[in-house]
Amino acid sequence: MRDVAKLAGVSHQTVSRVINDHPNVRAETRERVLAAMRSLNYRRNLAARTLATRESRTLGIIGFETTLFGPESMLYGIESAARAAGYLVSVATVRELAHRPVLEAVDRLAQHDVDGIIAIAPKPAVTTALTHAPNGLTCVAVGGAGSGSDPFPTVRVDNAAGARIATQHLLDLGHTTVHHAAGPPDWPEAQARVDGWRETLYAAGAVVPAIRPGWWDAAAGYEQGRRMAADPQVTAVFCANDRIALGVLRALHEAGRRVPEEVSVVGFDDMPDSGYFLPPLTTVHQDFGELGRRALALLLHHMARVDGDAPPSNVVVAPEVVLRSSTAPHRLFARG
Amino acid sequence: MRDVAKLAGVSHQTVSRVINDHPNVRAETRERVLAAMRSLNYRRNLAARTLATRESRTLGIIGFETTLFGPESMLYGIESAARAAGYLVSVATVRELAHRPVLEAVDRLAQHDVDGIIAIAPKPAVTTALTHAPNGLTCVAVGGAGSGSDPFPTVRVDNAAGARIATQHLLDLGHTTVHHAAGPPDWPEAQARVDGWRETLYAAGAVVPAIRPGWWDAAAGYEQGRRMAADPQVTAVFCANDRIALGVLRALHEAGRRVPEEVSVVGFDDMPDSGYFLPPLTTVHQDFGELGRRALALLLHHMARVDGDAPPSNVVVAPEVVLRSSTAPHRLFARG
DNA sequence: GGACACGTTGAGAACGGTAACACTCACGAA
DNA sequence: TTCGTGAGTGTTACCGTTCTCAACGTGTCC
Repeated sequence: MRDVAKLAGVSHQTVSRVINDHPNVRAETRERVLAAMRSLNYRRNLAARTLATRESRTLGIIGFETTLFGPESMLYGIESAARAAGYLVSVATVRELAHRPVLEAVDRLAQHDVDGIIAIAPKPAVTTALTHAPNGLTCVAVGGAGSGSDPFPTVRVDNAAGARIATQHLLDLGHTTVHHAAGPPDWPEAQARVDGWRETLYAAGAVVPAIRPGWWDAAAGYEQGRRMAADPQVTAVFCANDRIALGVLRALHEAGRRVPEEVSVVGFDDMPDSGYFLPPLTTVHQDFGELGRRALALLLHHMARVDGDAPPSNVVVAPEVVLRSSTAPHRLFARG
Repeated sequence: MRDVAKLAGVSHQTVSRVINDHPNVRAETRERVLAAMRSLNYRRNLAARTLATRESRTLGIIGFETTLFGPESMLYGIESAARAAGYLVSVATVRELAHRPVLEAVDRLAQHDVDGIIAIAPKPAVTTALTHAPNGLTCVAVGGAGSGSDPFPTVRVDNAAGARIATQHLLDLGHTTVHHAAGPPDWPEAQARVDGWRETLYAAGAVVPAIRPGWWDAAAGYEQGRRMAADPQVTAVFCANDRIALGVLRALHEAGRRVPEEVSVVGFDDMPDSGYFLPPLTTVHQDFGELGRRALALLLHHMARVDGDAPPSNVVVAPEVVLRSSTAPHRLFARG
């Protein structure tokens, strides 16, 4: 910077003003400085800037160290939006969604002077840990069920609504009731899907079958699918996500129960290849990229208003059902 | 830091020495400083340190803004290894694997003073762009085919070997030849798989069927699968990845060609749920987590030896075939 | 014509560390 | 005794920005 100042025949302060678009610089001077910057290929040193301003133009993301589809796709949404806003994104992953690892992740990010944090927070342990973030560090949580009483801004998909439309879709096809291949019971998102499913059955006066929770993967879905395949009463299954649905489809196939002729199956997520399952999966679409962008927008918004204690806003994104070939009218219904 | 020094009754320099584990500090003094640090809850300011040392303890990753399975899983491997080594990881994604976007990504990371870069570089454009990285910025490329003449260290899976074992596996089952559902032609990894497949057929004296390249997803696989399903000569298909295999499986199923009884199918990647396809997919396993860890180790290694111009090492990881239910002996072979 | 506001610029002090060097002191060898 | 040596510590400069404040025109108003 000193060299630029010398070449342009001004003080380093004036150079700084040009860099930061200060209004009070004569057009001609600005031009001279810009020319000098170009000719010296000058690049402002961010570390020095951070030291002086306590602002690093870096954002932190706390992620979960597992290849779940959602979290991964969000990263891109967040990163490209952050780039557009002039921020770099740093990632800290936790091996386990517990209090202590999350605190450590926050700490790691804070040490590197991030200006704000987006935490992928599918479980409450993450949110509570975030409460202990250093003062002045803005946090946004994305995911989870959203109790409405969260201490900070939140972005999430309306899981219950997604479950409702999925279940209702199956009821509308004439199925007397809908079984549910549930996700892990200690994940609020899984619980919200259970709730939406159950509500819809209640409202329709349908029997509510028992659920046996599992994990988010195809192996768990396969287990559940085997049980369901053995029960001839089962004609419609709503799965907590697409991977579970994949396992359910395999189990049904192995048991000789045809989808969708005998059993209808609906998933959740709409992963890129769900349209190529056997049969192509009807599912509830979540726009994770959009979720990431919204989370970033919310974070920047809250970072900006340092003055007022604006109430933590909560953004809820509505999912929608994608119709493919894994659902069909109930056989009795069709006949009758 | 000044406060700590005052409280401990030493100079700030001594505090600095304690932080950096300098040997020449009396044990008692060190203890006093540590106590002061604890009582003041002191945290060293990384921006200041970066400014003084030009070392940020941050690593950059250049990724591809698309939900391809491999790149995503690597991120976790890299991040957790980086954490163990005391580094934070920053991510810069590119929308397109072209020269310019990659240069911009490098630039963004350089501006934030990263100490080194791992680039997920499946296409040569990335590697060549990396050549223009600022001097002194160590880069490691992971992925691609590895020409052996790369200007910097490289980590990759031996794609040709993977293709060979997959193809050989099918030949060993008695198939007279093996068809290939290829990936994008301008991706060296896809090309290496083509090469491995072709070599193996040559060596066995088998006919080499024509290939029609596509993209990496199930939709492309479905297209290719439809063509193959229509050709009764096709009894064995080696797919460039699991997602393509998923599309091929669907196409074969729709055409009424049973897998594996009539047609055998092999994938590549071994995604988490490939074992739950219909039928469970025999595939070539790539350990992406390991790949990420290796890339990081290589990067740190090259960052350390600033002195000598060590030749760029190239790490090649061997893939292995995972046998499941999508392959079976050729029907004629079995009969005869 | 002098007081005053305002646009423009510069000098110097932060910001919080590390690097280089000087200094003190105890110890052992010449 | 005298000097060199090395461990332990303090002093000062420096990393590259931004911030604060003062200074300098220049035009405007009374």
